[in-house]
Amino acid sequence: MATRASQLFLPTLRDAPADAEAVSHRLLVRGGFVRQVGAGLWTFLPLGWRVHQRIVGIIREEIDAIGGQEMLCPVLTPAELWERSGRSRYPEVFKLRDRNDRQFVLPMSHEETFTFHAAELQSYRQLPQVWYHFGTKDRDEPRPRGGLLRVREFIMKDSYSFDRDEAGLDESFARHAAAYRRIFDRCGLTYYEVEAEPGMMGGSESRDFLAPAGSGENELALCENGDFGADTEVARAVPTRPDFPPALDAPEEIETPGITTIEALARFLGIDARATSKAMPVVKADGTLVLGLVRGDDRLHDVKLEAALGSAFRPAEEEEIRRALGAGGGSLGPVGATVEVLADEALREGQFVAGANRDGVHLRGVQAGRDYAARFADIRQVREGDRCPACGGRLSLQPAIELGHIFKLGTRYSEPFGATFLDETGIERPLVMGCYGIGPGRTMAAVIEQHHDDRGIVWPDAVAPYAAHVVALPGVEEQAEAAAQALEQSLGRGAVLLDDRDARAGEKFADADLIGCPIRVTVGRKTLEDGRVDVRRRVSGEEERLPISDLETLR
RNA sequence: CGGGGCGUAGCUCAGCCUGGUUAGAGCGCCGCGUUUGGGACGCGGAGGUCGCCGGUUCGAAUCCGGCCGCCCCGACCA
Repeated sequence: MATRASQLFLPTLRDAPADAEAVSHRLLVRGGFVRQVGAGLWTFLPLGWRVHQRIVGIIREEIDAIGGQEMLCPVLTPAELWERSGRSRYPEVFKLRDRNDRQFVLPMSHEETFTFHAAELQSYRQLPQVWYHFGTKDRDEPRPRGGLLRVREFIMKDSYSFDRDEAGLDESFARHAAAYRRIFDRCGLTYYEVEAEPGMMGGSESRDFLAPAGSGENELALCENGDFGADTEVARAVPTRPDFPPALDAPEEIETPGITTIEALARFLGIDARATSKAMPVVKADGTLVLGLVRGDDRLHDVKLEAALGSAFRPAEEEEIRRALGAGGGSLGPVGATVEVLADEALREGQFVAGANRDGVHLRGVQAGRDYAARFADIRQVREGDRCPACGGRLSLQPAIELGHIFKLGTRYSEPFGATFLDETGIERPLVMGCYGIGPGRTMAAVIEQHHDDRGIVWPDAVAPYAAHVVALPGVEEQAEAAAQALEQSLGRGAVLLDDRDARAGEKFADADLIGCPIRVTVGRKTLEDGRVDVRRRVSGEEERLPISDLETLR
């Protein structure tokens, strides 16, 4: 039986809430799919929940297909489990106590709980295992935003693989990656699978699935030739080559009074800013000062620098800088520095202008290796116009949504939880784990970001709330009913929304466009003159007039 | 957590600066009528602790203080 719009809780809005910025946020609210309860807290209304469930269905099929076993872990979790993993100290973990003052957490993902259960695995004969659930996650996000894009509570499909060794993990990881590709393909998404930053999950390798979208929070570097895509937090790119001035046999001092910026320096010397270097003194968590060095036109990338330092850091203060290097910001350089120099790869080759560690003096012709010793690492921010490391093509940057993230955890959790098994030689070994997450709600938002026009959402067939939307114009109730029934035969039970509301045609059309079901069928006096109805495709706008009986076999 | 902005009807907003009838508009909602293929029109109507608490004042949506909530940017972040 078709769903009747007259009885459906489907509060569509003519105006979007004033504070909604992201396209998906605006359309989800306007289309009556979701409503906000608090910052980062959303209720899925009937239509929104249908879409969510369709995405859940796709994920379930694909994870089942790689041998996943669905189960369900509780949300409320004894804090003790999180003490064991050490994650209870993360600030985004919600913590609470019961009446007896026992401590609990609301998990942001379920590694601890799944690993707790994995302790019951005993033999290599049982491996590998892939377990998953659609679990509610809570995160004390510093800043929820963009409707469903970043929220404080959401449902996530998280799966966990348990293998006997690294080779097994590689296999489980690869199978998940393949399943993820099928899932996002089926959802009609354009996405890139890229190396990623493991973040707070811990573990070695991790891969992100990023969907380019106007409202994304990640930044994707893409090659014009389509052979490279990476998150700029880890992307390695080839910077454009500087125009170097003639090489010198040794560094040469130049007076640069009052010049402390790269722009001023390049202008003063009449050289390419790319042929200069700039030094950023930072202090590691243990108090050591390190001189970060990047090319003059580049910017230091925090995440990369932190990874290269192997420690958190803060910018050094003026006083610390003077004490360590003998000059102020703007005149710093690697030559003669007594602290560790961490230089960007771009500075390996060539001669650059650098600060002389004396106020108002620079050195030209400074060459790594010859004039100073440095440790090299990729610590620069990727920029628009950089060259592709694979083919040399031009890179562009665009915002993207993180759809899913998969990690090789190794024994990060199995060891503290004593989740071990016996191998065939009777030796006890820790399980080698992987974890894999997808947020259906965020995926839903990403689909809208990629599939909409100025009238509303254009759902891909696989995730549309209804396959067909029947617009019943006044005076043709019976025929509209017949059309809806015929459509259910071809499109499936429950796949039809029948707009039987007492509303004007324009209003119904506008709502149909907003809600975005793939097929709209209009039944009205005009079409029925010869016993037919109008069938219109949301994507293309193509319309054809067909007899109601033809609807029974509609694609 | 830092910066900025906002909080008045279901939604979008005016009124606040310069305190003073009964707090307004458009959309939406209810009733009646005319309409009826791209958000109609007329008439009638319902709907408000002006975010909360306190202060100033004869009098506060309006001025002052505190708190709460929400949005955006940054920090942070699957």
